[in-house]
Amino acid sequence: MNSSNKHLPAEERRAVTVEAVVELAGEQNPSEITTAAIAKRMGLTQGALFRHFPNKDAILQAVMEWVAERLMSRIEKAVHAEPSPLAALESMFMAHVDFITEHPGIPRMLFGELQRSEETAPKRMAQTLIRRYGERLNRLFEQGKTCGELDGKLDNEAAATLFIGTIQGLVMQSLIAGDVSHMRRNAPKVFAIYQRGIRSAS
Amino acid sequence: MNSSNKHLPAEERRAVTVEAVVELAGEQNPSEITTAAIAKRMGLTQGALFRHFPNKDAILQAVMEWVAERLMSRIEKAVHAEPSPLAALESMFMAHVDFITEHPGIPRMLFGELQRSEETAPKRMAQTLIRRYGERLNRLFEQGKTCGELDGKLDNEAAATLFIGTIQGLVMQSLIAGDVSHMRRNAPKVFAIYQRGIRSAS
DNA sequence: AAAGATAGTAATCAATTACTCACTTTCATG
DNA sequence: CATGAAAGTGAGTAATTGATTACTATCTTT
Repeated sequence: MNSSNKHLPAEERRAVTVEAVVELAGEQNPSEITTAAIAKRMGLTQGALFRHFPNKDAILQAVMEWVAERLMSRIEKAVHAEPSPLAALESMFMAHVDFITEHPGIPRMLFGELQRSEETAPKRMAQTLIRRYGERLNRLFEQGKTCGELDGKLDNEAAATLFIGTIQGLVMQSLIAGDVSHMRRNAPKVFAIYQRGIRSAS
Repeated sequence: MNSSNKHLPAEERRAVTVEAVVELAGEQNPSEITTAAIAKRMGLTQGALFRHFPNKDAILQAVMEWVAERLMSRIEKAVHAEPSPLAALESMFMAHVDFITEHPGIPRMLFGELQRSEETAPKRMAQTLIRRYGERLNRLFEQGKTCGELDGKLDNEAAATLFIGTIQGLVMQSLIAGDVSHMRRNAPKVFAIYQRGIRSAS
């Protein structure tokens, strides 16, 4: 029932391609993913990829769009289910960690794209994703301040940087441990410290 | 007076090579640094590099060793100059940020090495560096607890993960902003939140 | 079922990569 | 100053990369 079909309509084939790249990124260095490797994973010839994408960067761009959509919608859902801003922040954090646990290659690809010196389309996608993420955090911070849950003197930008860095730190630890579940186990403890840093002095 | 000399003894040539790579990593994607680019930066032919290093990975390993030595010695110096564990943590943090500001390519190379799937020599160097870094943090955490500056119930591993992640978050922000000085400006604000998260309730 | 449109194959391309080597230049030392 | 070792040159290699193309297979529509 899966992608075992030989002929697929263009749109489906593009979707399958994106999933293949996300899978591969979880298993190997994202910057070493070749078009040949992608095609092999899909049971396709390398040349066939270029029927559906004009070049390799277009594939990576599609992946980044996929990530932006899925991650932001998950986060929005997590935030929406919580009553208070602080609870929403924790829910958002754990939703992000869950997302990464399911797709360990995502944060590596993101960081890799950000590092590229040329201004490529996938790099721009990565940048805007993180900007949108930061703006969402800002709104929660403001809400938290007005309802008194968060420290009124909290620097929003610094708090956002630390929020994202917290996740990045967990990713690094799991890279060193070579174990993805390491991240989910430690996430609550790490967030507890972060929370202590931003909430109002009770 | 500098590396403008044509003929250099092997040891010096190796040192110059490492510095060239560190420079290049600050200007472009570290995973795209070629041996040709390194040689060009040094005003040397590509073949000459392989007189001093058996292969490319040996060059990268030498770079990681350079990083480990310089970073750890700087941090040790920063810690030593401070009276209390909490002040030492802040000094260590700022020393690390200064180091990265001077060599923006370092954190990118480190993260890039950690991502490699094969167990290469430079990857192992990166792993042990971060482990040593974590152990140093642990000692400071323990000291902080016994002298009452830090929360007695603080989870050391989580606090170390967050410390490293905090720096990684700053690196990401500076990558997006495309501006290294961004990091140094925001570092104190971000550390203030972190400090609030780990210190004992006064 | 015929025919046009869509999707995939397999071979090939030029460019780039890390690495090698026969030869030349430079330097230090007796 | 001569000489041998060390350091650098420059032209190579084989392998890999993203991309192209002539051709074939499959699907859809009338």
